[in-house]
Amino acid sequence: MRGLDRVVLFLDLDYFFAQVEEVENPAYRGRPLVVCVYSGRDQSSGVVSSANYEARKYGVKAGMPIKRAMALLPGEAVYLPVRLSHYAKVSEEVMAIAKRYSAKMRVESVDEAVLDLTDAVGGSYERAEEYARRLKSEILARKSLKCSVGVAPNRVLAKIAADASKPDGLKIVKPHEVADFLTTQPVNALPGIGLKTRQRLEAYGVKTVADLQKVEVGVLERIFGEKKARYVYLAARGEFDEPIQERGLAKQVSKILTLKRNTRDMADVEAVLAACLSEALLKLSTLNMTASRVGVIAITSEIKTITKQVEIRPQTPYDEIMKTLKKLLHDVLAENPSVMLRRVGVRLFGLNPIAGQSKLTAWSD
DNA sequence: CTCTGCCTTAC
DNA sequence: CCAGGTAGGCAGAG
Repeated sequence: MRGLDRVVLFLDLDYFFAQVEEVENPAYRGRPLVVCVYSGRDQSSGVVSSANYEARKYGVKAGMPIKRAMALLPGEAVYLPVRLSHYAKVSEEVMAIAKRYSAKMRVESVDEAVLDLTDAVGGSYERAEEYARRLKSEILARKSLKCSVGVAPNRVLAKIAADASKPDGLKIVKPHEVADFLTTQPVNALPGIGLKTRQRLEAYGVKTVADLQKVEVGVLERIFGEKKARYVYLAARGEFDEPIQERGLAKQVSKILTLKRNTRDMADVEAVLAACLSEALLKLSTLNMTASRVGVIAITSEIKTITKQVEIRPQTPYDEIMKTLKKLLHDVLAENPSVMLRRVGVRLFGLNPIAGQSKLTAWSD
């Protein structure tokens, strides 16, 4: 089989936010622990961001309303507010450890990274397994954090392997094992296939990756459109491959907040919108970037998203952007006369670096 | 090309 | 009844 000559490692930190809290507060260990995003509407409004395995045993998972988690969990459960910037710091420390295993690394998110080990291990899966074990034990020794690692011929396969090995797992899928490994997976094991896509495929009787392999490209294109069809077609065969490159610069920055109560009164919303803009501009300046577009995000009482955006001059002063945002939100309300707003936010697009500090790295293969 | 909405990723 | 915050990619309409 062609295209299976690389060695890619996918690193995934287990139940990351909740695990960080466990590690830093040993008294919590062994108890159900839930990291929450409180929305501030009342004492317990908001959603679960991360839950440890003790909490998951009771059916608690990310995205669930906190109130439901509280109904499911026994009295000794621990509820903590999310500390995003702290997890980001811990994440950076872990990523710095991982980076030493290969310079060809991409940080996928706060708790995931993918490394191309091909050169580092000379294409050997035996050596790659040794690397993976060492990485896991180094992260455990230095940060007390458990993680799951997948090693396979490309990023997609390595991620599926890591997912399949959770928690505290290690799964190696060698080139000759790819076909068997893939066919037994459900379609939603493929990254990029979530709830909606899984349901659409199920309507065609497609449940497993083996089923998916039998669907013709033309049919996939009708279901998904061109780009995604191509991805799905290749991923289902273990053949979707792309070089591991460092993340580029941010393309957008946003800040959304939940309103105290549902409303369509501009006076209620202005202060929140202003706070969102301040935060978003602060992030922008931290990144040393300018924005050429600004938009409002409105989330209705029915949890439907409505957005509106417009072009601005880079470096447009705060007051002027604020005026623009108010107009945009006013238009949203005028065009949707029956909606009540639940959350509002600000998004800055068209980002460009201010100085000549192009931190883009590429590898000449 | 611009604009908007949808989907995904789960933490 | 309950539903946070974030970034990126893409499709489709105009």
